[in-house]
Amino acid sequence: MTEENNLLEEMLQEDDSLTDKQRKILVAATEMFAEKGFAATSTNEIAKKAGVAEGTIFRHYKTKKDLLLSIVTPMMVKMLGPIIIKDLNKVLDEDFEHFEEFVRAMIKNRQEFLDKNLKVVQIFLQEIPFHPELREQFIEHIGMKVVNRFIQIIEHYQSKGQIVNLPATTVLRLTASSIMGYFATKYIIDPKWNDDEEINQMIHFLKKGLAPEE
Amino acid sequence: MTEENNLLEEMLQEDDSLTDKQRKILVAATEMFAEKGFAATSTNEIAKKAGVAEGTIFRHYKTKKDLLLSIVTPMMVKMLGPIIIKDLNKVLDEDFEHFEEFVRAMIKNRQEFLDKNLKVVQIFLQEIPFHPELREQFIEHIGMKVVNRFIQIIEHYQSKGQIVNLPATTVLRLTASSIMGYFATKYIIDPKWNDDEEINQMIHFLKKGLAPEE
Amino acid sequence: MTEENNLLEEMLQEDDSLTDKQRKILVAATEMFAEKGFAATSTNEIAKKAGVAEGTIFRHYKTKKDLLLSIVTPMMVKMLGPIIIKDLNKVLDEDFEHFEEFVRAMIKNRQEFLDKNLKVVQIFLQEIPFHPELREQFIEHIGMKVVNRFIQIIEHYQSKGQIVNLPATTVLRLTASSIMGYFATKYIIDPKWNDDEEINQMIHFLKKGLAPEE
Amino acid sequence: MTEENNLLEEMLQEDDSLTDKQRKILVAATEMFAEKGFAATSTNEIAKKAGVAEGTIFRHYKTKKDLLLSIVTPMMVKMLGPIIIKDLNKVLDEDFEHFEEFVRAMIKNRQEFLDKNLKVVQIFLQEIPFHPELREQFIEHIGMKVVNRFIQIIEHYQSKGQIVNLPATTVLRLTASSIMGYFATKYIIDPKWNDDEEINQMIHFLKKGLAPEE
DNA sequence: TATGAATGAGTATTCATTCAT
DNA sequence: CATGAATGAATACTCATTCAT
Repeated sequence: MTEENNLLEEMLQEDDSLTDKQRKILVAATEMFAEKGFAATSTNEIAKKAGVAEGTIFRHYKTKKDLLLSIVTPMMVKMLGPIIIKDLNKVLDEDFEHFEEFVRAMIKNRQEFLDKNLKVVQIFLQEIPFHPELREQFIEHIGMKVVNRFIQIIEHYQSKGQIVNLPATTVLRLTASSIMGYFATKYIIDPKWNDDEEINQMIHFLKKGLAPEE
Repeated sequence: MTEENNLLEEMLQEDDSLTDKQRKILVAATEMFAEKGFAATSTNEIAKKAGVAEGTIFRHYKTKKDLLLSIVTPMMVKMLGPIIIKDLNKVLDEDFEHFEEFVRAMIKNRQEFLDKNLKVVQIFLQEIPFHPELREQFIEHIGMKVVNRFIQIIEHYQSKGQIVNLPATTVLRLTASSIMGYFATKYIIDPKWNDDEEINQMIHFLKKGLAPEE
Repeated sequence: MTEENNLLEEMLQEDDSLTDKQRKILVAATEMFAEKGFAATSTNEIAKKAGVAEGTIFRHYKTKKDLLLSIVTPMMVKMLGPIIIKDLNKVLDEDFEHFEEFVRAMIKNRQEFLDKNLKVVQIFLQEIPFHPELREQFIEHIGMKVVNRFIQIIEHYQSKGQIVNLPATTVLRLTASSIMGYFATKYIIDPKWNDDEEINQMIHFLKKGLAPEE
Repeated sequence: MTEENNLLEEMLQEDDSLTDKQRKILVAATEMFAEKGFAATSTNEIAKKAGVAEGTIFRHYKTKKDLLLSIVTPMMVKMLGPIIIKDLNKVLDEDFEHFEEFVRAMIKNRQEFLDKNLKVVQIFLQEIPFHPELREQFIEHIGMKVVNRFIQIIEHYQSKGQIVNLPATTVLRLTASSIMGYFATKYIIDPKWNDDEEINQMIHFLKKGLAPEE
């Protein structure tokens, strides 16, 4: 577990304003929320697992929901950087001459992200149906911005004649579905399974499916 | 709401062993579980919404979880019929000469299923991470059987030279990802939105992406 | 179990006003009350064990406590007969010339009674601390009458110079303690254990302990 | 009530780890369990009587049964000391030259114990039929050890030729029955009644009844 | 900062009892 | 006579949160 949540760990170590107990609380809560869900996890359990008094949790997080947000929000903020700034610039700087290469890079990048943050992503996906704040936060921090960047990128490759001239949102959806479908299968069946051949076939499939019409 | 859960309604009306109160309980519980999640819904709320004494719930369903399963299990059982028996036979009877037509039929069929059972499907997806029984039930009732039928169908079209000769599971994954990606976008953005053009593009994309290699 | 509660069985068969279901209820209730206690036994359990609808219990017994009394009261009534009428007369008719013989007969008689009615006696002893009615019933039906008869008997043997001239209540207490202590040990350790030698020693002990002072 | 449960009071005051509220809970529970029985006493009632929130009970005692054991177990542990260590040594140190004196001391000692712990003893006797744990605890803490000590003592007096050469267990049973029969009568009729004459007669009866055969 | 005792509202579940069929 | 669905009060127990230390 420790090796997985590197981003959480990172956040915990970087942030000097956090007490030791606070760190323990966040780690314990992440583990439990991922496993049993937010509603089914009691603050008592978290306190026990963190080796901390129950009151200590509420000294740092006004409510249980606060604790949830303290875990999930930083993840969303940190998701932005890599995607938007680094990757987009790379593309525009012609690091990726072909759409194909860009897709491959995206897969690798998201793969790494998932490997490091599986639990927090899991919590996010499990809880989003029940917490409007999460949805709003997601839309605010990620939603539009990211979609817009991707659209720019797709239009970039379309203008180079590398991919079909469908609406960029459609292309985005088709591409994202394939990638996320791959991740879903992978993490449901076996998170450690890593089939390069499968990725190659997916990219080939996307390339063919999205090839410009003659 | 009433118009949506036709399968549930059907089940409620067909089953003579159900009391009137029991029907009301199932309807109320479905609504609440979908909205707030299983763990965050109290039996008290359900009883109130159903216009029933709290004790009445427990006369019919030994535990709250029992109630959940009574809602979700029939859905899974009833999902089998349409998919496996009808559709498979149609394919083999050459009702669908081309893979393309089969995919289109599948989309329509699942679309109708979703339209009718949105809430129960929603409950199922939301709760599956927290209830191993649900997963097991799903695997037992649907999992392997359905996958195997689809593989047969895919191999059928492969042998006719209509689609590329990748492993059938890979083809299945790519196709399913696209379709589910479409549904996901649709139901997140607006369940009533129905873009035939979008579907056409998806099918075209699949056709191109899965075309046999020359 | 059936062989034990002969008195209950007898009552069940003799009483024509009882329905079959009623008989089943009484048997089931006796079993459960003896095992788990009155307060910890639910009418639901009794109904299930009796193979009867829960409502049926309340058709015959207005309340759960009514059911308890229906089991315990007849036992008390039937306890009277043997002790008072038969045994007392036997003594006065000089059937038992010596106190010793009378004690031996009493032990045998109570032994048989216990063997036949263990469960109902058990219920009675377990519940008497919590139900004033039981106590009152006991005092009314048994208490004074029985004590008085025994006192007469004791005075009879005292007047014959067979036993010491202590107050009759004291003699009664000492004798009864020994007998009940024997039964208690026996039923706690092993109800089937039957040690004639032990009984002989007890009677010898009583004889010596209660011998007239020289 | 306060004056009676001295052993409980003692325990409550000695144990610094107990909260004030905890003490109140134990006192209230003891009172109610003795009066109405364990199963018929609700935690709600206990909380009210103790002037405490219901939740407070469960912070200290995981279950209602836990609370019962917390009351009864210390009594059993504390019963050991007086009986085994003190009394046995006294006998062997010839403090009691005659069996008669030993019996008299035992009666006095148990009398005091009962006077101080009537309620807890009452709870114990009332609940033992329904809680196997109580029985096991009793056997483990008291049962064999105490019986064995008594047997040693009895054999000690037998070897001095003071009492009859019956099996020690038989002598023990006869003696204990008489003493317990006395206590039972006393506490049923009037716990404050204290008849020295009655005790004298009982001891005399035991002496005669257990005198060595000539 | 951290504790952990205390709380009262809330939880799922059980109960004895009623009543229409 | 018998049923079993229905009830609402009660049950043991849990919860997130507060607060004095």
